[in-house]
Amino acid sequence: MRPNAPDTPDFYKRVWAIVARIPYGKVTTYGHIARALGATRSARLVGWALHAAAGTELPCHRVVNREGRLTGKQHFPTPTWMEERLRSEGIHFREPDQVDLEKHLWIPPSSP
DNA sequence: AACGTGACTGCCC
DNA sequence: CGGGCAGCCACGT
Repeated sequence: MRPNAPDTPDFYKRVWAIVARIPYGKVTTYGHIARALGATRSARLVGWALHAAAGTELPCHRVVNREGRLTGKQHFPTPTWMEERLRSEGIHFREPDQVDLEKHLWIPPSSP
C-alpha cells in the first residue's frame, strides 16, 4: 500500500483505534496520528475522522493541534467541555487554550 | 461535476 | 520567531 495514501476504506477506524489508546492524562496531535498510520500528509483527515466520531466514547478531547491548541473545542457539547475534561485529567495549560505539550505529549506507535 | 471549506502541517519570508 | 501560503483530501452544496 502506498505510504502516504489514506485510501484504505477503514482509515477512520484506524484513527479511532489510535485515539482509543491515548493514555489518561496524555494528549497527542493530528499529525502524529496521521504519521502513525503512514499518512503523514493527511493530518486533516484525522480531523474528519474525529468529526465522524463525535458523540462516541472515544477520548477525542485528548487530540490537539501541533501547538497544543484546542482547535476542536467547538465540536464538543459546550465551549469549555474539552478544557475542563483535560484539566480534570491533570493536564497543565500554558495558556487558556493551549496545553503543555512538552509535559503531556504521547506519540502513538506505528500501526502495521 | 465543479467549488469552497476545514478538529492540519511544514516551509518560506 | 510570528505570520502567510501552498499542499493535502474527504465532504456538503
